[in-house]
Amino acid sequence: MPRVSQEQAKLNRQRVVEVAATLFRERGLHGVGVADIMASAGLTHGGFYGQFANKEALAAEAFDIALDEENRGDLDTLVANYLSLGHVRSPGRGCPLAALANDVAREPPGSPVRARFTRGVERLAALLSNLSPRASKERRKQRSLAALSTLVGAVVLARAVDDDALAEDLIKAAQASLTA
Amino acid sequence: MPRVSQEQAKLNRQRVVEVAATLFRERGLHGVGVADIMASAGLTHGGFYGQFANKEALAAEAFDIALDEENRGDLDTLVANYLSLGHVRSPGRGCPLAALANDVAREPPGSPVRARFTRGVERLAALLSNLSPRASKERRKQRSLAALSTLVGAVVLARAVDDDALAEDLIKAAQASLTA
DNA sequence: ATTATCTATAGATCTATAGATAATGC
DNA sequence: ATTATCTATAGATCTATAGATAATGC
Repeated sequence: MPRVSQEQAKLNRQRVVEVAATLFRERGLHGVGVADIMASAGLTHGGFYGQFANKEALAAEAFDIALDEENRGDLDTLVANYLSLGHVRSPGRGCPLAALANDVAREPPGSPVRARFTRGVERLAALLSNLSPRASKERRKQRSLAALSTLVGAVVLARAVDDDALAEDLIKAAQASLTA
Repeated sequence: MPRVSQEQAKLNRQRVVEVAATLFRERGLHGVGVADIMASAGLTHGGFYGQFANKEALAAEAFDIALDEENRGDLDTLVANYLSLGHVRSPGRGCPLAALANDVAREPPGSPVRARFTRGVERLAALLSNLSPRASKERRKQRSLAALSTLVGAVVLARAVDDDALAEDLIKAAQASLTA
């Protein structure tokens, strides 16, 4: 019922995107509804369509801000944070590639989130290419893609497993593999 | 309307599980409904609950048969098949770990599919431990878990990416990483 | 007057169940 | 008579839209 200022509306819109970025990563692109997201942002369902074209457009924006949260700090802390039990336990604040890879793979080709996902892979791979600073450009790209696969695979498996010790083993094994 | 023999009913039940194993891997645990699965098996919705307790029980059975299809042949062909564009393009016939990791991670702890997933990780890791036959037992387990993470990560990323060349680069990079 | 938000609802879709139907197998 | 399968439906839930409400900002 209350109408707020344009300034406040912009803040509300931003909060919707942030809440969505968390909920999508936690529950998947189809595991949370627009009404859920709006309620979590303290708004009601109907207001959504004044701010966003549809759920897909929100998902694309949410993916972007989740990705932007990721590349801060240097390479070593990135890898250390990625391969941590904190990251495994908090998908809502973690890497959207690890949280949503299966979901995005089921989206149709050309979908907005697929494009974002692709850029995310390229961006993270570029950051990881400094893991082998002395190799050729070609070789560095290859190494960085393999390293990214190991990072994502370890986190994705550790989250799905029903055994904390095995989850920790997966993380530690990936650490050892990348620092070898 | 037609009632079939017990023998035929058993075959029908098995077909439901096989169809489910494919559809779950393609569309995710919540991306396909019981009615869809039954229709794909040539049966109607209502008949489902005479054969299965509920959708969750079917998912657990489907996960098991998907996993059983996986360990046939030797280690090298397993890895070669895993890291192939055919595997990337056909999740419905591929590894259930790669196809359903995100979905399973969102299931509650103690859920039947989580237990199956955990056994699947252990089983595949055991197969992969022969990648480093000369290392200590401890080290072999560590290597095999890292190798499994690389396999799963590469396939999962290759499927989500919107760029065939990048998908192929991810697969090739993982191959190079594992045969180094 | 404009518009951010809310209420209410249409139209799909999903899991699960109850009861009917009709062929099997004692 | 038993039971595998089908029809029909209850009860949730989800995306999207239409129209009402009320505060902002010209």
